[in-house]
Amino acid sequence: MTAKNISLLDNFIQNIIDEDKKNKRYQGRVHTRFPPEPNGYLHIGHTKAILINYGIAVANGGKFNLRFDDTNPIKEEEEFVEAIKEDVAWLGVDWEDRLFFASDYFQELYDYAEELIKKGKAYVCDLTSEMIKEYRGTLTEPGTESPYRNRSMDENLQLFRRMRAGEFPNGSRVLRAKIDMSSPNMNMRDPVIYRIMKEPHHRTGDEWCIYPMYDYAHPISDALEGITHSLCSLEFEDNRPLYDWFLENLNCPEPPRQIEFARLNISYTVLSKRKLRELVEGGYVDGWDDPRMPTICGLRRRGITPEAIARFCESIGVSKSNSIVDVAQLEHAIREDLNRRAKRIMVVLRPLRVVIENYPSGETEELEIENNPEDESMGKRKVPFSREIYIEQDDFRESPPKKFFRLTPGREVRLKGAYYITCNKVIKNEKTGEIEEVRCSYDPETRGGWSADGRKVRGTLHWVSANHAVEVEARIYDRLFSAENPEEHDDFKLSLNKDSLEALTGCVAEPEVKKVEPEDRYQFLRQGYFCADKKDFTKEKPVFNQVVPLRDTWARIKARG
RNA sequence: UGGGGUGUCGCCAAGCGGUAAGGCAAAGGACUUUGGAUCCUUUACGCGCAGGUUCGAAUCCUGCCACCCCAGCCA
Repeated sequence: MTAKNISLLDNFIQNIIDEDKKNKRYQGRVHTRFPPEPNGYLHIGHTKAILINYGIAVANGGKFNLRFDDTNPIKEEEEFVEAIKEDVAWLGVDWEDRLFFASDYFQELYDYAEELIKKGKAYVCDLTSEMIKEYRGTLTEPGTESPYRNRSMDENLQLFRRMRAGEFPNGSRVLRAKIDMSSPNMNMRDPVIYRIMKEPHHRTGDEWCIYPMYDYAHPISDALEGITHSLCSLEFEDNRPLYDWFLENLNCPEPPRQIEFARLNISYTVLSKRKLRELVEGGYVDGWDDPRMPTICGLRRRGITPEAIARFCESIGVSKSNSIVDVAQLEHAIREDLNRRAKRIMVVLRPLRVVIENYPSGETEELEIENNPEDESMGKRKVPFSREIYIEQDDFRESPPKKFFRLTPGREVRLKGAYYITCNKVIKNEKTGEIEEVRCSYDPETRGGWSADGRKVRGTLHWVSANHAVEVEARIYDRLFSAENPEEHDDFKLSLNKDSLEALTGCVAEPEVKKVEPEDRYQFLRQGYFCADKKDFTKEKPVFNQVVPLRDTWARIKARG
């Protein structure tokens, strides 16, 4: 599963495309685009849009463009275009040589505006923004026409050229489409299409002092690139009549068709640029790529693969109903992916010392353990075993609850790939009563974790030889918010989960960990999937991020009591 | 009170007049050198509500109801 073979053949958009192909509309061509505004980082919501656009193009033998919607110089920065390109490429999406910018079309856009003026379809309006707002009317009352609405074509043209020449101050005049001030659709009440902004643009510098609005630039950019199906989110449904209006009035051969679908929401997180920015700027997280962030760079740093993201997007479908997808569905896609591809390694997160009393001290033997039981081709590795080992604190209970299958006094359990051991004694701190060490004996006949007499053991534990242990840090993440839908609260930050990060230092890993490189992913046996941190991991101080824990049936039994 | 949308299992989501797919979650069981994975099994007599058309309706008609979006010189 990669972005390239994502299966998006069964949704309402594909149905529309099938119909268009049957009718030979657009000569059977399919050409989509993803039009981000370079004013922030991409998140998993954008990923859905990217993959739908790209997936639809690929599935139909069509083309896909990446186009930056950079029509507002005061909000946009070059830094973001580079970051967005990197994120989109990382997803496995290939725009080939079709990287565009709305700003590439500033001249054409300007020329089309003159065309509109000449056709009497646009006029220069001198109303202030406050007045324009007043004249627009309300949802239930029609607007009133601007006193400048009926200027002559010549006057409009002169004025517009002077706007372009920089003769007027910011905000003093705008170019408006002449449509219908009494339309029930607010977008059709003579929308502004050009505004004066004496601001340098990240690509065109100070070449322009007037900039087109989205509603005007978008349909034309689509048409200029030969886009056939312009996919966008639901809130643009009311803009579609305007999208069509520009293209109808502008001599466009076969106008692209705008189709809207519901954007992605996921439980226990927020997916809006503004709110994510607030988290970063307020120091609630460690940056845009904090592993708890739903940003693409955050997901990447967390250790989620592009394939898992693609699988997830495929699984949620495409529709027009507003919905919140359960984060468990994302986690499922991640586990499904990593189970297949991640090597297993043993790491004890919260170590408890175990001394195997009948094992010769000073001796070490190497045991062979498979790297991934799901995939024999991933081979085996050697793991050292000796008299003193560490096991997980949770894997020992002095007085075990019901259905506890792990180590407990007098019980025999298996050490993964090693031996059966039986607990003989518990050593506690005299003052605190805390368990400090457990004394066991092993059965030399069970080497490899198997016994010839066929005797059964219920529990299998992961372990690390004390003398060979490598210290590592493991960062355990929980959901960023404790509310299922943080957005429905007055201040979404109030539902931030204070325990979303727990940094575990003093974890111990088997020596295999020395081979790990940043961004490598492993299953820490019996615990979860972990990814070597892209930024903080070093050979000297290995740092891992928990991608997602393994499903934990025992935890559920325990929780149920 | 205007306009545009959406309402099918706890969460997504097919369905396009012929008698409710699938995934996630949940529950039970099998198997297991990860209480992981895998494999079985269970979960909508009903499709927002109320009428109507039809031999037959989630699908067509009428009327309600709920929720989302729109009054930036943002996108």
